[in-house]
Amino acid sequence: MEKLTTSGVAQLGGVNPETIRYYERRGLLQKAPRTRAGYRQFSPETAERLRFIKRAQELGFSLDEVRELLALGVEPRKKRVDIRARAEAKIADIDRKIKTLGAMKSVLRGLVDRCERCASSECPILASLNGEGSL
Amino acid sequence: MEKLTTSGVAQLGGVNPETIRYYERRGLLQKAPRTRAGYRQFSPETAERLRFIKRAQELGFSLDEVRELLALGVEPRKKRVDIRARAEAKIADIDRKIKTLGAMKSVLRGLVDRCERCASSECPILASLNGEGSL
DNA sequence: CTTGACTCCGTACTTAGGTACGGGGTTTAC
DNA sequence: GTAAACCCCGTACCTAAGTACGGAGTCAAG
Repeated sequence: MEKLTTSGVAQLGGVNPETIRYYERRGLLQKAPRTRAGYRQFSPETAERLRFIKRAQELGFSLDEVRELLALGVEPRKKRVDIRARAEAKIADIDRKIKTLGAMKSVLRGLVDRCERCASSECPILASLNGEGSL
Repeated sequence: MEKLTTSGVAQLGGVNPETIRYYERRGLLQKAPRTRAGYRQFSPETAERLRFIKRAQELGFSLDEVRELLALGVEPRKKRVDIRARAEAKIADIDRKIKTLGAMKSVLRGLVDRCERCASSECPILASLNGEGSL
C-alpha cells in the first residue's frame, strides 16, 4: 500500500493536480489523510475513482450526479433498501442514456445506409435534410 | 407550413428563446429567413432539431460535436465517401459511449446484487468500498 | 393611435468545471 | 546546507453554454 502524492495520483488518474484539490472540495474525493507536514497521501485506488469520475462525466453525468453514484458505496449502513433504490434509479438513468444513444445511432446508420444505396450525385435524402433536416 | 416565431420554436423545442439566437450564432441552426421587419421565421422541424441537439448534449456531446453530427445531413454533395466516413466515426463514438455505460451499469448492478445477498448489518462489500472504493 | 406584448441586437452576466498564480513551507540531491 | 522540485492554500482566471438586460422597432387589440 504505497501512498501517492497529489500530483502522483493526478497523473495516474489522468487529471490535473489542481483537479484533485477541487474534487476534494466538491466532495468527490474524501479528504485524504495528511503527513505531518500537511501533504496529502492517496491510495492507488483513488486513481481508479478518478477514472470512474471522468468516464461518468463524459457520459453526461454532472459532478453532483457522479457524487451520488459514488456515494452509493459509502452509505451509513442501515438504509440498505434506500441505497438499493437509489442504485436502481441510477441504473434506470443509464438505461435511458443507452436507449437514446441507440436511437441516435440508428439515425446516423440510416443516413449512411440511404446514402450508400444512392450513388447519383443528387441524393434526395441529403436534399431533404438540407432544409432543416429530420436529424 | 405554418411559420414559427423565435419564442414559438423555442417553446416547442423546450429551450429559452435566447438559446435560439445563440445556436444560430454558433451555427447549430442555419440563419432563419426573416420577415420584412426582420423577425425570424422557423419551420416546425426546427423544434425537432432542437430536441436532437438537447438529447445529444445530455449524452455528452459538445455543441461543436453536435454541429458535426448535424452537418452530416448537409454536406456539399460530392464527397459522398467522406460523409460516410464521418458518420461511421460518429457511430463508433456512440458505440463507445454505449459500451462505457454498460460497464458503469454492471458496476452498479453488482453493487445492488451483492448488497441483496448480504442481509446482515455489516455488509463487507460496503465496508470494502468505504476506504476509497472500487466504484 | 396608443398600450402591451413581442421582436431585434449587442453586450454583460452567470454557472459548471476546472486551471493558473503566487507566496510560503518541505523534501531530495547534490 | 542550499537549490530544485514539490506541496500547501486562497484567490483569480478561463472556457463552454447559456441567460439576462436594455434600448429600439413592430404588431394586434381595443
